[in-house]
Amino acid sequence: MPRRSSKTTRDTYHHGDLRNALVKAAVELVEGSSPEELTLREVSRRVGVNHRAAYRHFADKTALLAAVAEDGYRDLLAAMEGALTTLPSRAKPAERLTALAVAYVTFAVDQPARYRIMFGRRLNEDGRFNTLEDLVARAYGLLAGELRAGQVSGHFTEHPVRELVFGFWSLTHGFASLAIVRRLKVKRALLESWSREVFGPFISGLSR
Amino acid sequence: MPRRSSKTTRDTYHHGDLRNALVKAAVELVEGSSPEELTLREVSRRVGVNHRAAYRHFADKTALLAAVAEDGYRDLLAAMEGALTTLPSRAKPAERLTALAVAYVTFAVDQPARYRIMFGRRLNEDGRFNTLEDLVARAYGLLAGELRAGQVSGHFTEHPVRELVFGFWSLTHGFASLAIVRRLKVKRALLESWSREVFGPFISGLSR
DNA sequence: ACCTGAACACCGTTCAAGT
DNA sequence: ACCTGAACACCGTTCAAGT
Repeated sequence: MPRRSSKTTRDTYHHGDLRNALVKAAVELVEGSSPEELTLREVSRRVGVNHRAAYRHFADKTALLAAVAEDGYRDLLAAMEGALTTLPSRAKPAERLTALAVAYVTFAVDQPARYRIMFGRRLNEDGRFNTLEDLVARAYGLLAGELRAGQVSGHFTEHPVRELVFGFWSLTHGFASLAIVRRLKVKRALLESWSREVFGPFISGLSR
Repeated sequence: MPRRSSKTTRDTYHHGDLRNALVKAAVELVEGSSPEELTLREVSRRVGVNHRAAYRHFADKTALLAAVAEDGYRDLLAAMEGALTTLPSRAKPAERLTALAVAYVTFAVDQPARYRIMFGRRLNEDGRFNTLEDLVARAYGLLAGELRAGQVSGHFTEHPVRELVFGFWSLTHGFASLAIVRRLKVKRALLESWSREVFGPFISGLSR
């Protein structure tokens, strides 16, 4: 017999989809504040469950962080792919790369706490959470493909693609994380135009 | 009358230089592990003092972190200045910039925990710790001076210096922090040669 | 002036028990 | 199978007291 709980949407003794509910609550909690505020106990409280119940789905706090990060990588990847699809088909390689860079930093600046969880700490030190690595590999592949295409069409320099990806990623990640900690003081409304300006000279270093 | 303590170098009831001792212990603690392991209580324990004594010198934990960060900014600045002085006087602007970039990422990779404290979180949110900002401003000035000099001598493009500094800093900070969390898997022995390769095409984007 | 000790409200994590 | 409650060893921070 289902019974009503006053605090949550839970109708039964068993939650049903506790894992997803916890991740969702964690993301909401963290975006309302900061990664430091994310605790297993607070997340459980929000879902309306004893904090011990979370251990059914996450071996420890790091596992919850990894789940939040995974969720973030998925969204970041979608944002990057989305940025490419809205471009006119005759967009040059440098324009496509710039669009990717802008999508990247926009994602990061709009969800700074999530971004910090994704990149602030080594989460997969002991090799659990391999879906995390798969998603990163997909993002890497996306960038590598763009750079390779630019080389094939004769627009980009013949440097090893791996190094170009590293440089491009360093540039966007650096900009994003410096903006998040406000070492780079970028007004949100100017983020797109300004990041274009900043990336411009560096990306043009890839052209020949 | 001074009395001997078995656990520390302390000879008197009053420590003498507790503040510095705490910062030093914090730096050692953190480099032996990670920023997460840094607690006010553990640092106090290492210095041989009640954890409450630390509050005489630091209003809260963030103040201790800020002191560690400040110490780090000083060393980073020294490393960057040092890198320039060892260059031959006829080194071109791009070479000088590359030397700065290499010194920067070397510092970060060699003391990852300290670097994470310096750049992982907003420490000066409420405007205490303004020496922190002064040190950052000095590093900024160093970079801006180099870039401006390169423009004056006709080596670098005429982009606004501010944007060039942002791009350069994004590149080095991005590389450093991705290397620290092992998203970029750089072997320490190859750090210098590899970072040169990665930065090369991007820095050449500044030349004309 | 500087340091200590007890207390409070939090953590993450473990163990034994409930439904 | 899944969830709870009490307990443990930690935190940061506050208050009242010691030297």
